[in-house]
Amino acid sequence: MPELPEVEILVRHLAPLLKGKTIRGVEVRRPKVLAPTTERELVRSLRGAKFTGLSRRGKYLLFSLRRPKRRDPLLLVGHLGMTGRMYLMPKSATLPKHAAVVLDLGRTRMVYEDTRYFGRLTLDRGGLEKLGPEPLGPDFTAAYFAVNLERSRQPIKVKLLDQTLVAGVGNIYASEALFRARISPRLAANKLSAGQIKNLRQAIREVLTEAIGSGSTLPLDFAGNGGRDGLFYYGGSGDESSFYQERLLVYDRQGQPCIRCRSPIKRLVQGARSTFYCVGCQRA
DNA sequence: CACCATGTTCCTTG
DNA sequence: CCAAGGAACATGGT
Repeated sequence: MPELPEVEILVRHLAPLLKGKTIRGVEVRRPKVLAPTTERELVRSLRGAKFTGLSRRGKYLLFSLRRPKRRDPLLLVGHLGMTGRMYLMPKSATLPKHAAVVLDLGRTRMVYEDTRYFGRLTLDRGGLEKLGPEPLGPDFTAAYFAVNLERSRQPIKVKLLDQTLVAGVGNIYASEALFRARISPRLAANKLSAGQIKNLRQAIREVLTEAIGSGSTLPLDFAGNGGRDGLFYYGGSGDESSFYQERLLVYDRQGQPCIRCRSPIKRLVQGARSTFYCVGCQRA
Protein backbone atom coordinates (compact mmCIF):
# COMPACT_ATOMS: atom_id res chain seq x y z
CA MET A 1 0.00 0.00 0.00
CA PRO A 2 2.89 2.34 0.12
CA GLU A 3 3.88 5.15 -2.15
CA LEU A 4 3.51 8.80 -1.41
CA PRO A 5 -0.15 9.12 -2.49
CA GLU A 6 -1.34 6.18 -0.43
CA VAL A 7 0.52 7.41 2.61
CA GLU A 8 -0.87 10.91 2.12
CA ILE A 9 -4.41 9.57 1.88
CA LEU A 10 -3.87 7.54 5.02
CA VAL A 11 -2.53 10.56 6.88
CA ARG A 12 -5.52 12.68 5.93
CA HIS A 13 -7.83 9.91 7.01
CA LEU A 14 -6.21 9.12 10.33
CA ALA A 15 -5.19 12.59 11.46
CA PRO A 16 -8.62 13.74 12.68
CA LEU A 17 -9.42 10.33 14.15
CA LEU A 18 -6.27 10.21 16.23
CA LYS A 19 -6.04 13.80 17.35
CA GLY A 20 -6.63 14.11 21.07
CA LYS A 21 -6.69 10.34 21.67
CA THR A 22 -4.63 8.97 24.53
CA ILE A 23 -2.67 5.73 24.28
CA ARG A 24 -3.77 3.55 27.17
CA GLY A 25 -1.68 0.54 26.29
CA VAL A 26 0.74 -0.82 23.74
CA GLU A 27 0.87 -4.40 22.51
CA VAL A 28 3.87 -5.44 20.45
CA ARG A 29 3.40 -8.69 18.56
CA ARG A 30 6.39 -8.37 16.25
CA PRO A 31 9.25 -6.56 17.95
CA LYS A 32 11.34 -6.47 14.80
CA VAL A 33 9.17 -3.68 13.36
CA LEU A 34 10.28 -1.38 16.18
CA ALA A 35 14.01 -1.70 15.54
CA PRO A 36 16.22 -0.20 16.71
CA THR A 37 13.72 0.85 19.36
CA THR A 38 13.08 -1.86 21.93
CA GLU A 39 9.66 -3.01 23.07
CA ARG A 40 10.28 -1.76 26.59
CA GLU A 41 11.35 1.66 25.29
CA LEU A 42 8.30 2.02 23.08
CA VAL A 43 5.83 0.97 25.73
CA ARG A 44 7.38 3.25 28.31
CA SER A 45 7.35 6.23 25.95
CA LEU A 46 3.88 5.79 24.49
CA ARG A 47 1.76 4.80 27.45
CA GLY A 48 -0.22 7.80 28.54
CA ALA A 49 0.85 9.89 25.55
CA LYS A 50 -1.70 11.82 23.52
CA PHE A 51 -1.77 12.28 19.76
CA THR A 52 -1.38 15.92 18.78
CA GLY A 53 -0.90 15.56 15.06
CA LEU A 54 -0.04 13.37 12.10
CA SER A 55 1.93 14.31 9.02
CA ARG A 56 3.98 12.76 6.25
CA ARG A 57 7.52 12.97 4.92
CA GLY A 58 8.10 10.96 1.75
CA LYS A 59 6.59 7.57 2.52
CA TYR A 60 7.05 8.00 6.27
CA LEU A 61 4.21 8.70 8.68
CA LEU A 62 5.02 11.14 11.49
CA PHE A 63 2.91 10.82 14.61
CA SER A 64 3.29 13.74 17.01
CA LEU A 65 2.56 13.02 20.65
CA ARG A 66 2.58 14.83 23.95
CA ARG A 67 3.28 13.07 27.21
CA PRO A 68 1.79 14.03 30.53
CA LYS A 69 3.95 16.36 32.62
CA ARG A 70 6.40 16.83 29.77
CA ARG A 71 6.94 19.75 27.47
CA ASP A 72 9.09 18.07 24.85
CA PRO A 73 7.09 16.47 22.05
CA LEU A 74 7.51 12.84 21.08
CA LEU A 75 7.76 11.69 17.48
CA LEU A 76 6.65 8.24 16.45
CA VAL A 77 7.77 7.29 12.96
CA GLY A 78 5.90 4.82 10.76
CA HIS A 79 6.72 3.25 7.43
CA LEU A 80 4.44 0.76 5.68
CA GLY A 81 7.08 -1.14 3.76
CA MET A 82 5.42 -3.17 0.99
CA THR A 83 2.38 -4.54 2.74
CA GLY A 84 1.82 -2.42 5.83
CA ARG A 85 -1.54 -0.90 6.74
CA MET A 86 -2.81 1.13 9.64
CA TYR A 87 -6.36 1.67 10.80
CA LEU A 88 -8.59 2.02 13.81
CA MET A 89 -10.81 -0.86 14.71
CA PRO A 90 -13.34 -1.58 17.40
CA LYS A 91 -12.09 -3.55 20.36
CA SER A 92 -14.64 -6.24 19.70
CA ALA A 93 -13.21 -7.10 16.28
CA THR A 94 -10.66 -9.85 15.79
CA LEU A 95 -7.10 -8.76 15.19
CA PRO A 96 -5.65 -9.60 11.79
CA LYS A 97 -3.16 -12.44 11.51
CA HIS A 98 -0.20 -10.15 10.93
CA ALA A 99 -0.92 -7.43 13.45
CA ALA A 100 2.52 -6.12 14.43
CA VAL A 101 1.62 -3.39 16.92
CA VAL A 102 -1.69 -2.56 18.57
CA LEU A 103 -2.32 0.69 20.42
CA ASP A 104 -5.14 0.76 22.93
CA LEU A 105 -6.96 4.06 22.52
CA GLY A 106 -9.80 3.43 24.93
CA ARG A 107 -12.92 2.89 22.91
CA THR A 108 -10.98 1.74 19.84
CA ARG A 109 -7.52 0.57 18.98
CA MET A 110 -5.09 1.46 16.27
CA VAL A 111 -3.61 -1.50 14.45
CA TYR A 112 -0.44 -1.58 12.43
CA GLU A 113 -0.51 -4.79 10.43
CA ASP A 114 2.10 -5.89 7.95
CA THR A 115 2.06 -9.24 6.19
CA ARG A 116 5.72 -9.20 5.26
CA TYR A 117 6.93 -7.10 8.18
CA PHE A 118 9.12 -4.89 6.01
CA GLY A 119 7.69 -1.71 7.49
CA ARG A 120 8.18 -0.19 10.91
CA LEU A 121 6.75 1.78 13.75
CA THR A 122 9.57 3.23 15.78
CA LEU A 123 10.98 6.08 17.81
CA ASP A 124 14.06 6.03 15.60
CA ARG A 125 14.12 8.92 13.16
CA GLY A 126 17.21 7.86 11.28
CA GLY A 127 16.49 7.91 7.57
CA LEU A 128 14.33 11.01 7.62
CA GLU A 129 17.35 13.31 7.42
CA LYS A 130 18.58 11.67 4.26
CA LEU A 131 15.34 12.18 2.37
CA GLY A 132 15.29 14.44 -0.67
CA PRO A 133 12.69 17.18 -1.15
CA GLU A 134 8.98 16.56 -1.21
CA PRO A 135 7.97 16.21 -4.86
CA LEU A 136 4.88 18.35 -4.29
CA GLY A 137 6.74 20.94 -2.21
CA PRO A 138 8.55 24.13 -3.20
CA ASP A 139 12.07 22.68 -2.99
CA PHE A 140 11.62 20.22 -5.83
CA THR A 141 12.52 22.68 -8.55
CA ALA A 142 13.63 21.93 -12.10
CA ALA A 143 17.03 23.42 -11.20
CA TYR A 144 17.42 21.12 -8.20
CA PHE A 145 16.31 18.13 -10.25
CA ALA A 146 18.74 18.97 -13.08
CA VAL A 147 21.75 19.39 -10.80
CA ASN A 148 21.12 16.08 -9.12
CA LEU A 149 20.49 14.12 -12.30
CA GLU A 150 23.67 15.39 -13.92
CA ARG A 151 25.95 13.37 -11.72
CA SER A 152 24.30 10.03 -12.26
CA ARG A 153 24.63 7.55 -15.07
CA GLN A 154 21.95 5.29 -13.66
CA PRO A 155 18.87 4.68 -15.82
CA ILE A 156 16.37 7.40 -14.99
CA LYS A 157 13.78 4.89 -13.77
CA VAL A 158 16.21 3.50 -11.20
CA LYS A 159 17.25 7.00 -10.18
CA LEU A 160 13.66 8.03 -9.47
CA LEU A 161 13.47 5.38 -6.77
CA ASP A 162 16.36 7.04 -4.93
CA GLN A 163 14.67 8.63 -1.92
CA THR A 164 17.56 11.04 -1.43
CA LEU A 165 16.84 12.54 -4.86
CA VAL A 166 13.13 13.07 -4.26
CA ALA A 167 11.08 11.53 -1.46
CA GLY A 168 8.07 9.35 -2.03
CA VAL A 169 8.23 8.09 -5.62
CA GLY A 170 8.04 4.31 -5.72
CA ASN A 171 8.04 1.59 -8.34
CA ILE A 172 4.52 2.20 -9.62
CA TYR A 173 4.60 5.96 -9.99
CA ALA A 174 8.14 5.98 -11.40
CA SER A 175 6.86 4.04 -14.42
CA GLU A 176 3.71 6.15 -14.61
CA ALA A 177 5.61 9.45 -14.52
CA LEU A 178 8.06 8.38 -17.24
CA PHE A 179 5.17 7.30 -19.45
CA ARG A 180 3.45 10.61 -18.96
CA ALA A 181 6.65 12.49 -19.80
CA ARG A 182 7.33 10.15 -22.75
CA ILE A 183 10.84 9.36 -21.58
CA SER A 184 12.51 5.97 -21.89
CA PRO A 185 13.12 4.33 -18.52
CA ARG A 186 16.54 3.25 -19.81
CA LEU A 187 17.79 6.74 -20.54
CA ALA A 188 20.76 7.59 -18.30
CA ALA A 189 19.89 10.26 -15.74
CA ASN A 190 22.65 12.55 -17.01
CA LYS A 191 21.39 12.29 -20.59
CA LEU A 192 18.05 13.95 -20.05
CA SER A 193 17.67 17.27 -21.85
CA ALA A 194 16.58 20.37 -19.97
CA GLY A 195 13.16 20.00 -21.55
CA GLN A 196 12.85 16.37 -20.51
CA ILE A 197 13.80 17.29 -16.96
CA LYS A 198 11.09 19.92 -16.82
CA ASN A 199 8.54 17.54 -18.28
CA LEU A 200 9.48 14.74 -15.94
CA ARG A 201 9.30 16.96 -12.88
CA GLN A 202 5.85 18.08 -13.94
CA ALA A 203 4.76 14.52 -14.75
CA ILE A 204 5.84 13.32 -11.31
CA ARG A 205 3.85 16.06 -9.65
CA GLU A 206 0.76 15.39 -11.76
CA VAL A 207 0.81 11.65 -11.34
CA LEU A 208 1.11 11.93 -7.57
CA THR A 209 -1.46 14.69 -7.26
CA GLU A 210 -4.01 12.81 -9.33
CA ALA A 211 -3.49 9.65 -7.33
CA ILE A 212 -4.11 11.54 -4.11
CA GLY A 213 -7.23 13.07 -5.64
CA SER A 214 -8.67 9.73 -6.71
CA GLY A 215 -8.08 8.16 -3.37
CA SER A 216 -9.74 10.83 -1.33
CA THR A 217 -13.07 10.09 -2.96
CA LEU A 218 -13.15 6.59 -1.53
CA PRO A 219 -14.72 5.54 1.75
CA LEU A 220 -12.09 5.06 4.42
CA ASP A 221 -13.97 3.72 7.39
CA PHE A 222 -12.99 0.42 8.85
CA ALA A 223 -16.60 -0.42 9.66
CA GLY A 224 -17.86 0.26 6.17
CA ASN A 225 -15.57 -2.18 4.49
CA GLY A 226 -16.11 -5.56 6.03
CA GLY A 227 -12.84 -5.61 7.87
CA ARG A 228 -10.73 -3.62 5.46
CA ASP A 229 -9.97 0.01 5.96
CA GLY A 230 -11.09 0.96 2.49
CA LEU A 231 -7.68 2.07 1.34
CA PHE A 232 -7.18 0.84 -2.17
CA TYR A 233 -3.85 -0.60 -3.08
CA TYR A 234 -2.29 -2.69 -5.77
CA GLY A 235 -2.62 -6.39 -5.06
CA GLY A 236 -5.77 -5.90 -3.09
CA SER A 237 -8.97 -7.62 -4.00
CA GLY A 238 -12.32 -6.53 -5.30
CA ASP A 239 -13.42 -3.07 -6.28
CA GLU A 240 -10.59 -1.26 -4.58
CA SER A 241 -7.98 -2.92 -6.73
CA SER A 242 -9.77 -2.53 -10.03
CA PHE A 243 -10.45 1.10 -9.29
CA TYR A 244 -6.77 1.57 -8.62
CA GLN A 245 -5.74 -0.25 -11.79
CA GLU A 246 -7.82 2.02 -13.99
CA ARG A 247 -5.70 4.94 -12.88
CA LEU A 248 -2.47 3.25 -13.91
CA LEU A 249 -1.67 3.59 -17.59
CA VAL A 250 1.38 1.34 -17.90
CA TYR A 251 2.07 -0.35 -14.56
CA ASP A 252 1.32 -4.08 -14.75
CA ARG A 253 -0.06 -3.70 -18.27
CA GLN A 254 2.51 -5.61 -20.30
CA GLY A 255 1.06 -6.81 -23.59
CA GLN A 256 -1.80 -4.34 -23.54
CA PRO A 257 -1.99 -1.55 -26.14
CA CYS A 258 -0.79 1.90 -25.13
CA ILE A 259 -3.70 4.29 -24.69
CA ARG A 260 -1.87 6.91 -26.75
CA CYS A 261 -0.32 5.00 -29.66
CA ARG A 262 -1.63 1.42 -29.37
CA SER A 263 1.91 0.02 -29.27
CA PRO A 264 2.31 -2.82 -26.80
CA ILE A 265 3.33 -2.03 -23.24
CA LYS A 266 6.54 -3.83 -22.32
CA ARG A 267 7.97 -5.03 -19.04
CA LEU A 268 11.67 -4.96 -18.27
CA VAL A 269 13.75 -5.50 -15.18
CA GLN A 270 15.96 -2.73 -13.85
CA GLY A 271 17.73 -2.96 -10.54
CA ALA A 272 15.82 -6.16 -9.83
CA ARG A 273 12.46 -4.38 -10.12
CA SER A 274 9.86 -4.39 -12.89
CA THR A 275 9.55 -1.38 -15.15
CA PHE A 276 6.63 -0.89 -17.52
CA TYR A 277 6.77 1.39 -20.54
CA CYS A 278 5.43 1.96 -24.03
CA VAL A 279 7.82 1.01 -26.81
CA GLY A 280 6.10 3.51 -29.11
CA CYS A 281 6.05 6.73 -27.15
CA GLN A 282 9.00 6.23 -24.81
CA ARG A 283 11.91 5.89 -27.20
CA ALA A 284 15.53 6.22 -26.17
C1' DC B 1 7.76 -26.08 -7.77
C1' DA B 2 8.43 -21.54 -10.21
C1' DC B 3 8.05 -16.69 -10.27
C1' DC B 4 6.14 -12.42 -8.86
C1' DA B 5 5.02 -8.54 -5.45
C1' DT B 6 3.77 -0.99 -3.57
C1' DG B 7 10.44 -0.86 0.01
C1' DT B 8 14.78 -0.28 2.33
C1' DT B 9 19.25 -1.72 3.90
C1' DC B 10 23.36 -4.08 3.74
C1' DC B 11 27.16 -6.24 1.36
C1' DT B 12 30.22 -6.82 -2.42
C1' DT B 13 32.57 -5.35 -6.43
C1' DG B 14 34.72 -2.09 -9.34
C1' DC C 1 35.21 7.62 -0.81
C1' DC C 2 31.62 6.72 -4.47
C1' DA C 3 28.55 4.25 -7.79
C1' DA C 4 26.19 0.26 -9.07
C1' DG C 5 24.20 -4.27 -8.61
C1' DG C 6 22.31 -7.79 -6.09
C1' DA C 7 20.77 -10.35 -2.05
C1' DA C 8 18.26 -10.27 2.13
C1' DC C 9 14.28 -9.40 4.88
C1' DA C 10 9.04 -12.59 5.21
C1' DT C 11 4.80 -13.94 3.44
C1' DG C 12 1.38 -14.83 0.16
C1' DG C 13 -0.74 -14.96 -4.62
C1' DT C 14 -0.86 -17.01 -9.14
